[in-house]
Amino acid sequence: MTLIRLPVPEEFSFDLSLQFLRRSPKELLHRLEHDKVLKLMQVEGKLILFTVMSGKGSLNIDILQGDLNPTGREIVRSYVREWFDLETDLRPFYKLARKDTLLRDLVRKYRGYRIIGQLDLFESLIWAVLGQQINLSFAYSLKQRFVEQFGQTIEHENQKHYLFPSAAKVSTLAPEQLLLLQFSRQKALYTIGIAQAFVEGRISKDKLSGMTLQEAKEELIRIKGIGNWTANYALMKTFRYPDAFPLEDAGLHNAIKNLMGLNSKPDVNRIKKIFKPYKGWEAYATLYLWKSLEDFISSSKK
DNA sequence: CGCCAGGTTAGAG
DNA sequence: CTCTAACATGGC
Repeated sequence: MTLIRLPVPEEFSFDLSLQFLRRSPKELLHRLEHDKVLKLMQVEGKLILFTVMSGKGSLNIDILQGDLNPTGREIVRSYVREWFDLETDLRPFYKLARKDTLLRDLVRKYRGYRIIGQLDLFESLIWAVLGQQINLSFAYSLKQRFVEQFGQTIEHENQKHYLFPSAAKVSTLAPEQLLLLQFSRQKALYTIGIAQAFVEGRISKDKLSGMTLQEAKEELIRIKGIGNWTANYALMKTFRYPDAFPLEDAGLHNAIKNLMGLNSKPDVNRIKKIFKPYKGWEAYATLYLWKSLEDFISSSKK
């Protein structure tokens, strides 16, 4: 049994992180148990199953299955640190938000909420494509079938744990195999095309790392199926650019509409104006605006 | 003939 | 450069 401790910043909420990870019961890429999360990942070619739970001023990682040498342990440690966004100092953002009526209450209510990463670029792009133009619930259904059908699995204590399907595997699929899962033809072609772009080395996380936001965005948008929204989403969740955010996102528009009591969705110029004070922190402003959607749904149901 | 969803593309104007 | 139809189906 291997235990790794990871110190956490003051402005960090493990509960809010778990809440996010609990968002859909159809999620197969991690499993939630009481107050901890189990995740399967590939480390130096080996499958490693670990848990993350909260400790005193730390996150504690426990390796449940798989052998790790010191290098491997370090890979898992930095993976979790990045996954839970422990590197970011949120204080400058909170300082800005306290001056803004739109976000003031939200950052107080959800203090310590951070961007849960999607560190695998391939996964991030495919997930964004699946979510294009459909409701989240259906997007999760598509993802569930996709992962069940094409992802690698292991069994641990009678439960299955899944890896996201590899680009190599997906690149060999015929569109019809995805149509069976209720992908639209368009989504099926995008999915396979993106996988082929990875296999052929036209795109990779390494290749984009170190680029400026603008450069990386342009690289991503070259790939069919990836537009501005998807590129920004990936740059936000995978590369953690704090200033990347999907300006045209429908959820974001609804959040602003609700919070400001507008009759219709805000236009692009209004959104740009709203984000102006958050230069360099747009991703976090977006995160908290998305979070506000839950409040609105639950209050409108009452 | 119900409208909108965490959009993107190709093609027209 | 901007605008629009087509895409496919679930959720409310």
